Amino acid sequence: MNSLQLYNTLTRTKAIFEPLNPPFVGMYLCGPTVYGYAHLGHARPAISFDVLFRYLKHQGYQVRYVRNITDVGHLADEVNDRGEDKLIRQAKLEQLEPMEVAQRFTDAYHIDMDALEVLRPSIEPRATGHIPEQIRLIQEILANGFAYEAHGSVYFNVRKYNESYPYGTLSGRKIEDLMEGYRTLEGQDEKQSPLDFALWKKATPEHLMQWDSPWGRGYPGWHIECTAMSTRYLGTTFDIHCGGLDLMFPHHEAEIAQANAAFHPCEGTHRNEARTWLHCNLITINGQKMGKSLNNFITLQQLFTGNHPALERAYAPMVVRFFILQSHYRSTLDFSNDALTAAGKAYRKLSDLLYSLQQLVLYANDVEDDGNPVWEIPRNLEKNCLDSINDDLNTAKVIAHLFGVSTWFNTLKQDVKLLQSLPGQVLKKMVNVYETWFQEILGLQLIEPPSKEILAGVMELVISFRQQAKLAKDYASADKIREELQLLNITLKDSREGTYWSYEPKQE
RNA sequence: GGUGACAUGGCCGAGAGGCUAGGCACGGGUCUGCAACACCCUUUACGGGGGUUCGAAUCCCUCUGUCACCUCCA
Repeated sequence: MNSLQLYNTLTRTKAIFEPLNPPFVGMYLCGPTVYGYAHLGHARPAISFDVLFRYLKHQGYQVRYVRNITDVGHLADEVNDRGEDKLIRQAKLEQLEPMEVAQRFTDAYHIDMDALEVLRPSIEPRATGHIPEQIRLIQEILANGFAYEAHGSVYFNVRKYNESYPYGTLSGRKIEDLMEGYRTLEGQDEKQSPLDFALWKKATPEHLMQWDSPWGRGYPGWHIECTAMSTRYLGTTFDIHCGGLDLMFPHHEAEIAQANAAFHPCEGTHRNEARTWLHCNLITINGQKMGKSLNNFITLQQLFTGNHPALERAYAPMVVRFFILQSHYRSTLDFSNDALTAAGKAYRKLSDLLYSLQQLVLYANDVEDDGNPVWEIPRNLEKNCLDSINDDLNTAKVIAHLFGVSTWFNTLKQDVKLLQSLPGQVLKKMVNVYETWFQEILGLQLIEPPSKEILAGVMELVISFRQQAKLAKDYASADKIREELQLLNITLKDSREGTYWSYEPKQE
């Protein structure tokens, strides 16, 4: 497979990816609503589409990757809760400004994503920073006749829209089917139809976040922000829109409707906002979706620290990343301690493999391609990885290919003669291919070198061995330890209370 | 009720008409002062029942089970 194929939710088929304006690629991912800490579920789209971002860049595209921050909360519970905003609810609970809540969880999100080696997007727009854009978009939709105003709120007219464009193409829904589901609901007096959704909501005086608009003071609806921000930075039709499966309906469906109604009102053919729509599946826990509303989620911080009753131990961020990449993004992925532990061991194996390769290549000879069939190994690895990622981002298969060379290499490592007989450039090629796929594209990093805590533990151990030598009157060994450490700029200081150590780099 | 998925060996998970995916775990062995690592061997699966085919885990029908969406959710 020579070129990237992606499964487009719109067409339900895989198709070769062709950018609208090569070498430029625009991609958008619906980012987090920042009213709580990110959980394992948030990691999935961030990581899956991070790999896409990395791969597109690797292929030489100039990618503008927009991932928004939703800091005007969506409505918490429209029917029962008088439409209280999630962020506002959280702010009231904690006696904070809504923006304080948003800031705190945005920062936390960044910390978690950085730990997972998720690259920062090209643009990370905030919904509250794009209120004028959202208002303008609503005005367009109103002017084109696809929305109506009611008591200071504005609603999208789904039935009207459906006369010009098929509504529900992304999620495979028909308006009649949807109506059946709504029959039981009541209230919603302002809406002409229960299918309609708010573009702008009138704010009550107590509402903490509100803005002036042509329709009075209020706040934007639940779907308009993404249409406003994606089209602002990527154009009215762009390449790739991604998100979690649970956003497909109604969020993405609404986005498409809004974009068509605002930008392509007379065309009859709908542009769908983005040409390719990608959806990653959900992470389940005991076969059930992990979600805030179900209250069965595990935050990333809990995962990293092991501080959760469902966790048998802590899992490093790279283990979490590896765990997610070991399945295909469109499959459900079931969380369990066993699965995470297995992923951790597998990740360590690959990490060790790359580390040894990097060490060994330092001693490689300069023999170039000499027709030795061993050259096929790195070449095949590269080709296989490429074929797999091109097949709708099959990272699971890429990982399998990386494992494919482990036996060959580990055997080689233990056989000096065989190693010396090898053209050295093969190893260099191997390192190059491995680094490209493991680090650059999958975004997996090597297991971290020893930290400060480890050094402290090791020093304690060394000092205790020296103490034993002194007690045994083996002063030669004791002095040797002190002298050798001094060569590493570590000074041992004996005192009545015990031995201390300090590190002082020598001034050259 | 409507819509859409999915069921793969002890576990996790790719694959999608013929060719061992892979990882983890288990058992046996080599190496090793012990351990770890590594290597070798072993274990061969596609929910049930029909059908299409020379051949099906892969296509079709059917049954069973699980899940998701239809309301905020990554």
